[in-house]
Amino acid sequence: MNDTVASIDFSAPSNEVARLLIGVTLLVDGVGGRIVETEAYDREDPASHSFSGPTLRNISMFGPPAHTYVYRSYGIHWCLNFVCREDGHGAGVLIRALEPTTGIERMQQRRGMENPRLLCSGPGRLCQALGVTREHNGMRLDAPPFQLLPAPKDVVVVSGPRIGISKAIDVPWRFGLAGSRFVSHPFR
DNA sequence: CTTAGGATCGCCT
DNA sequence: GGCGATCCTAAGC
Repeated sequence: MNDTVASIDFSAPSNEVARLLIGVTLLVDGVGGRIVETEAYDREDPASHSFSGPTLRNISMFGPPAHTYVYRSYGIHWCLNFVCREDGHGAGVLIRALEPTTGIERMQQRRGMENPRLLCSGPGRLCQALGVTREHNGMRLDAPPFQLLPAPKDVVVVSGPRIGISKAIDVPWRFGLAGSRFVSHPFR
């Protein structure tokens, strides 16, 4: 398959892909919004699930780029990643927050709340809002139910340390849309 | 605004 | 048995 989806080359390093994904619109079965927050993870990265090699859980990270890696977090939530680099490398980008734009009623139903600011502001929240589960693991991003629409040209991206990890906490591989109020935590 | 605890499961030592 | 790439609620400042 082509590694380029929504004008993004997923064979690039994860920190580049993570930055380029800001502003891209992500839809799952026609429901979603603009990506406003991402985090990059790589094989040579103590904070990454791929750091210690392939397991049953992370095997999708070692598959082809421009596919998904979906994992269960804290036994409760689902989290969505986009695989990048070459097939077998073990790099990915965690999708951390969306600005809801499409199918807001559906997302409100799934989340059991109204406030648009809280629908997709966090990796677990956005998977619940978009209905992403284990069944979406390993799927390609250039075919249904996934849909990626290119970002506008004028996006301004900010970066900082990643959230909720205990290793490599000083690596600035969290990226956000400048000024967005839909990020999961403010950037300083 | 910040902090703390509980829910709950798969992988690790 | 321990510990997360989390979230929610409650309580304190």
